[in-house]
Amino acid sequence: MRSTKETTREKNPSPGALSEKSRESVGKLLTRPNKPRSRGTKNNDNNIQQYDLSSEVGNGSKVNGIQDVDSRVKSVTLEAGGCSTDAARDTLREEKVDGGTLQDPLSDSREEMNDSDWEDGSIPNSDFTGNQQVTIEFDETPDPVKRKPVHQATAEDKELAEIVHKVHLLCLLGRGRLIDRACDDPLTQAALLSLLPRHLLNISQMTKLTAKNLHPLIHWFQDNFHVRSSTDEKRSIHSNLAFALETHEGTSEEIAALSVALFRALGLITRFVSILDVASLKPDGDKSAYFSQDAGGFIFCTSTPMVAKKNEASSSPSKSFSPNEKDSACETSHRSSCKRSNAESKDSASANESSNKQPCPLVFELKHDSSGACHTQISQGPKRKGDIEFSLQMEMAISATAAVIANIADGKMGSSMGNPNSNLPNFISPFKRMKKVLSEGSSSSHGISTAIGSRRVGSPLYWAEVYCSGENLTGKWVHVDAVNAIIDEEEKVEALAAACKRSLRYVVAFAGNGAKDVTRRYCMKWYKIASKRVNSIWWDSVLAPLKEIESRATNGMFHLENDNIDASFKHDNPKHIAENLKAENFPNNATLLGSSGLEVSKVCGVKTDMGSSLTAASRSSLEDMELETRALTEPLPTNQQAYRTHQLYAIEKWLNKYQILHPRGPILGFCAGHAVYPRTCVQTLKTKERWLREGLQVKASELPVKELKRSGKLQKLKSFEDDESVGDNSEGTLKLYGKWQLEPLQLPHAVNGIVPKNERGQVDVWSEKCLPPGTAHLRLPRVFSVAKRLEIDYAPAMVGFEYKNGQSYPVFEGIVVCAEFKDVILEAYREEQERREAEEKKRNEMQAISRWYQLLSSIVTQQRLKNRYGKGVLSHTSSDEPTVDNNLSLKVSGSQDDKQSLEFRKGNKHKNKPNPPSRSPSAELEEDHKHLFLTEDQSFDDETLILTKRCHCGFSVQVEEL
DNA sequence: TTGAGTGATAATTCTTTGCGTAAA
DNA sequence: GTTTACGCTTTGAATTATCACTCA
Repeated sequence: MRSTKETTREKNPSPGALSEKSRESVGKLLTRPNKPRSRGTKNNDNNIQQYDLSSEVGNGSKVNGIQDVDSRVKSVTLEAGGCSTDAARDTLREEKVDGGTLQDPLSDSREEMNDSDWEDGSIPNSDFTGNQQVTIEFDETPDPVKRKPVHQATAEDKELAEIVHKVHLLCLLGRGRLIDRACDDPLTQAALLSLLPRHLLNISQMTKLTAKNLHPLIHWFQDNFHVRSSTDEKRSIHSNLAFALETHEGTSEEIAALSVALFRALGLITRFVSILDVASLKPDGDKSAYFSQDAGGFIFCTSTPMVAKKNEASSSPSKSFSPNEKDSACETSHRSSCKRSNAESKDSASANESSNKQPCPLVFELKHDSSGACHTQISQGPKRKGDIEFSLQMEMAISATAAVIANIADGKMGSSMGNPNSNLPNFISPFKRMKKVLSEGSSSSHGISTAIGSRRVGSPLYWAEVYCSGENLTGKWVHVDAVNAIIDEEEKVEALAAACKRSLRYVVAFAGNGAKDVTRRYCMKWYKIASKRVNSIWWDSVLAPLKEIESRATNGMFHLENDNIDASFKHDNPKHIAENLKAENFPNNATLLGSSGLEVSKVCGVKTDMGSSLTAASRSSLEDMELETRALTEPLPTNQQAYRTHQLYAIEKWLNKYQILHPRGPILGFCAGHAVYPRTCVQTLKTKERWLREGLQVKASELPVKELKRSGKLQKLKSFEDDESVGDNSEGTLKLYGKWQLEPLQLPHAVNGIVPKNERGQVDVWSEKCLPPGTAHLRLPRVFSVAKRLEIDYAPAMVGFEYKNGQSYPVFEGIVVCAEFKDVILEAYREEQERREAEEKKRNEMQAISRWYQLLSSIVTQQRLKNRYGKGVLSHTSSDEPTVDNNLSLKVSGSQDDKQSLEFRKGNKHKNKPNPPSRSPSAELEEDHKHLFLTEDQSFDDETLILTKRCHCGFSVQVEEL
């Protein structure tokens, strides 16, 4: 609480007022607003809050500490609410008297206390006693418009959000692939074909398919299949598709999938396309969309779904986790009312049924009655501002769309004659309908955009892409939204999604179990979504294998002539199955498609390979080119802010201080009077020193293109240095140069084995380019000692800086020497290293021997003690010892020094004689036994020069002969 | 409704060239 | 006595990014 002034004032000081706990609690309470960092705190709270801690409260500490705190919390709340101090005190008194009334607030407060982290607080006045009044005065006057407390996301929040985003993306990718695979189901395809009227089967015979040819098919499909909210039953995708096929109703996802299956059954090269409506990349990024109503404390009861429940309320792919989610506007409303009341939830079932036939909120006009039923549902229960607003807007939208329908019926909307759909008098795409509705009037348009948009429903989420070889010269992927009966209107998808407040961040096309990002095709304003997408390197790496599969699959999906059809394939093809199902003759000369391109290739074998791969490469690369072209020819944004981080364009206004336009042109256009330049004209400037690090130096004749004023701190430092030295204070500016003013770094050569050094006697090795010619950088520890020993000139290599204690210290790594000495030094270093290692090894061995000796000595001592003092015990336990007693073999090896030291410890002064057996374990076992090392029992190893002496008791000693 | 402008805050960038002490 | 390795102690100003809010 930076902008607040805390004062504590004594009031009625009486002994034994507040307990220690109370004091702490008040301190905590005072410090608590600091806990969540909030912006605009100064406007957040009331101007003056008084904490009146009455004697009753003080006495209350006898009950328990928590009650005290709770009471004070309540007191604060009351004060904040404008109640008088006395009133608050009265309330507190009542609470104290009536234990029952205290219970509820208590439990709430207690929960709150448990959930929050309390900080230790301190009360400035050390004489703080119970009957005191704590007054917090805020400097600022109360703001009539309260600023919302804003919690700025921390780095941790952002990281978490990114992880969630990525995981969600992967899940949705998986979901898309599942749906795509389900679309290849021969049985589903066959069933769809069996339903198709004969005249529509001709489409499969067209060699040059165009988007126009698809209209009758889409029309038939839309007439026969409707979107509805799914049941709560959780079934597999295949079962859901089968059910949708049977009932001719399904979720938008299922209907879109069926359309894809139908197209594939007809032999059309088709992809299943989905908007991956993932959780936001930024923390609370979806808040604006989901927390549209400022519900305050009722935020968890709001009818607007929250992020975590996102998939419940929208028809987004996120519902993929539970495919049976409901996705119509009415359903959403119903669901929201369900949240408010369980009873309502049961009642609304019927309303849900009635609203089941809502294909899309954009075609509400067709289902006016059911919408009304839905609205009735909404109107029930405790209404809040958002619900009422939604209801009103829905009503307006419905009435407006009904008017449009009436107009259509009356033939007033004859404009459809001029559009590509003119051959379909009854066909009006929902987008057009919406456009018409929007043009009807401000009220109705507002109703549509806000009511539907705020609920994020009606957005196109799934559609198909059909490859039309007759489009353009090279063929084209045509957008076909069978759910909303929209064909070849890819440029409108973004607007349609935006109208439903759904951002078009990822659009992915699935085919043959692969996937390809086709967002560029549908997104006209890339700059708006670029920052909302995950790191492109990660995304590309995820998609790379899928893209390859998809490419192979769609390239494999080509028309097969009759004579190519293998008999075995014929058995599997959906048409064949359809023949059985339909009992009608299917045109034999129609083209076919297998369950996937890959499978077709497999089945059809060699015949298809050559031609398809050629087509494939070109088709895939052509599409890549198309998407790339779109990326490079994005229209100029109309708002200035977009140019700050735009990948293609820039305006001078938004360049940072280290950037400049060079060359200044060409001017691509203007935005609010500012010239727009290509981003490629933006050059980064650096100081001479910085360029030096990259192995570049400024040309002799070049002047700085920009001069920046040095920062205050640096300037102060600089001026201090200048005063001490030369007194030249000309370095008040930072001189910046562009890349075009540079040339490769030319450092002085190493001459006569002397390394050219800087003024500090070292070489700054930012990179290999910074090394003076004729020198080499040896990044080895302690290599300088070698160079020093060999008396070779060298310079410490400074490779960077590290920060410690607020200061920067240079980091050195190895040395820089003349190249001709490199090998000599390395050789010497290697020898030095070997010597060092040998010493290390020797030291380790010595240590090991010493420890072994200590161990054996301790065992021997233990054994001797046992023999002497615990014979009874020994007789019982001696069987445990034989491995130690009889098999011990002390090997003495190593250098003479080692041996000497060992022997010294053993107390043996005779180097060439074996150890006296008195300390050996077996000797200790048999007190009277003396080891006898007979010559015939000795063995000598010529290689190791070790003589092994053995006693008949089993004891042996190895001795190195000198 | 959209976008420019502004203010507040968090995050990031930039700065830049030991010293004392203990162990070897 | 000399050399070498290691830890000290958590900078701070400037800039940029982001967000919320107001206003046109």
